[in-house]
Amino acid sequence: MFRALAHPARRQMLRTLAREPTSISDLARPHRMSLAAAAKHVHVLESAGLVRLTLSGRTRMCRIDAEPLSEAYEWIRTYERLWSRRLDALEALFANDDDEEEDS
Amino acid sequence: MFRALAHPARRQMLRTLAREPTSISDLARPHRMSLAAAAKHVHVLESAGLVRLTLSGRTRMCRIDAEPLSEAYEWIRTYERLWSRRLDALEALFANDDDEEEDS
DNA sequence: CAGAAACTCAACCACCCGGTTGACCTTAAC
DNA sequence: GTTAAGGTCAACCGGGTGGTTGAGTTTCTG
Repeated sequence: MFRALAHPARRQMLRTLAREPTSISDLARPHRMSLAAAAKHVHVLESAGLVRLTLSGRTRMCRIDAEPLSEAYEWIRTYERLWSRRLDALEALFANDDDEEEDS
Repeated sequence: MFRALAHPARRQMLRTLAREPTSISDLARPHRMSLAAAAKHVHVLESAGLVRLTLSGRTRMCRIDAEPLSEAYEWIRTYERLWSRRLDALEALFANDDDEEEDS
């Protein structure tokens, strides 16, 4: 999950996809890389569950599925309290478990 | 930033540090890795600005500085609407704006 | 039908990442 | 004053990542 977000190109693709579904080649165009490279990025996003691919003719349509981000969102939100409301955070963090992840 | 969060060991260290400042060897202890390896993780967190190190005697005290997470937090938050809308019953009410699903 | 577009797939490559070990230094403890 | 603890540092290593190219397949377009 966090790994899928680590690469700037992937984040930019998600930004594009947040606006509208886009084909792989359209996602690739703004980046200075081969189509094959961009396709790899898309498939990384796909296997992170962030993007859903549907085949229509010769083009793969990508649409975002941001739901898996909620995990990361909640994780980070816990620590936001740490700096915005330092005291509240302490109780919250003791209750929090995030140790069952296999992602990297 | 996202990269620093990508490794589970690093996230667990942050969880520990959220409770209280901790030395590098205490951070290392729960993990099955050498001290040198754990120290590397700590320094990754440090150079991401998430951890501040202070030398006291022979031990390095690590304390969390969660503020840099706000960047990641804000980034993810922009996508919150995408998934929270899916989870809500509100989705039906907004069904007319930009996206319409062409049944895969 | 010919040719281009949109991909996939496999091979290859350079670099980074996460880990190790061993030598070393400084500080604490007895 | 030894010895142990806490770390650093450099060297090394295997596997993953991010990129390339080239060839092949399928589908669209003129």
